[in-house]
Amino acid sequence: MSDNSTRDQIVEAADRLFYRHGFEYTSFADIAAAVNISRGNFYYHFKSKDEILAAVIALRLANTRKMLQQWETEGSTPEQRIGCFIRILIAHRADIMLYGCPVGTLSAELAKLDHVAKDQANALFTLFRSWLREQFIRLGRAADADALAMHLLMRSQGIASLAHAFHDKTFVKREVALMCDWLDACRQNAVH
Amino acid sequence: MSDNSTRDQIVEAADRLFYRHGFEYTSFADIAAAVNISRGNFYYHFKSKDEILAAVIALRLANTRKMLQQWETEGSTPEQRIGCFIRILIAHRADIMLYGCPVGTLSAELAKLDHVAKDQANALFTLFRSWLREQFIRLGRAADADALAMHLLMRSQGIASLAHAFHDKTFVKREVALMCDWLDACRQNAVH
DNA sequence: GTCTATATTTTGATAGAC
DNA sequence: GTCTATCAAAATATAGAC
Repeated sequence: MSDNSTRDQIVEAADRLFYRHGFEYTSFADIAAAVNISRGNFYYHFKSKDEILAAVIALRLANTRKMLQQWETEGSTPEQRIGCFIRILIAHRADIMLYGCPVGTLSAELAKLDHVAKDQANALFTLFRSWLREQFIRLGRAADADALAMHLLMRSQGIASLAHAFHDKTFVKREVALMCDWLDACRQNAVH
Repeated sequence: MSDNSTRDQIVEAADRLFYRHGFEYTSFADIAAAVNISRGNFYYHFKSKDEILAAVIALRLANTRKMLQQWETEGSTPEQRIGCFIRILIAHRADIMLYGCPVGTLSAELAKLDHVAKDQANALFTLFRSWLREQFIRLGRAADADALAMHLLMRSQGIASLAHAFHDKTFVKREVALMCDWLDACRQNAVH
């Protein structure tokens, strides 16, 4: 998925630029300049801007699936695995304060553009949602697992949104601690 | 602030279009078409796109201040006034599911564009934050009033973000109910 | 105040040489 | 596979008539 072919370099540069500056604002010239190729060469690899967006989303989906699989092996209990999800807010806090959540900001932008790829972008949300739901089922909260998954997603989106607006590291740490408390209360209410 | 002058019609149309389709994607032609004036006439009222963005943000700030003042008279207790804030998610849920939160989506977009008006857009967030903080102080939670205000803002942003992505009315209602429960617990822990 | 016409730049996209 | 040259359309913005 990420050798050094020109095509992959384009996708990775577009991924970074779409995250940092948004899809609409990023031009072919910007991407071409980042990869150090001509705009003409660009069209050998991708026929349109929509095509490269599709490739970027596919890359993000693949990377997310890989990350979720890694969390499955990292954590031996559901709460440990959910803890991995919560901690990405800490691990990526520098980027989140600068550019927001890559999932949420792309989803919001494509929805406003009414872009054909908006459902693909939302599939990223669904990936996390399904994975979290599965963890809550294993935690003994089968009855409301999806609601709990959505609650956790909601909090991570809210934290990313305000961290982006206010650039407040302390706020992120405090809210992450509250999420951990909430998860702990979830576990204690579980049906075993 | 909103008579029927052409200038005000432009600002109101731009406000609506920036919310629905984003600032970057909305062109002068779009705004001019919405108001039924020529693009040339447009420049009599505003010298640049940045100037109309500033006017739109100023309008939103003024409208928000008015709304907050109205909540002050509507609710006789701090929890009732905070309840007004929570209920905007219900009152505006149709628009939120289609276009997201007008504060959060504009703030995120301008931050990505690194636009000169991004601080002005964030002032909208600060307006809510300061008002909510004041309510929590009056509720007897002076020690952590700002943290509670940020927590409430965080949840409303998260709810709007996922409501926008999943278009789920039930989710919004459920999370609003949870916010009300949380507020109730806040009140019971208050120092009177 | 509003219009038409136009300038300028940038965008996404193509053609064809190497 | 990569380049240069170029196109057509759309964007912001200006000039000047009415």
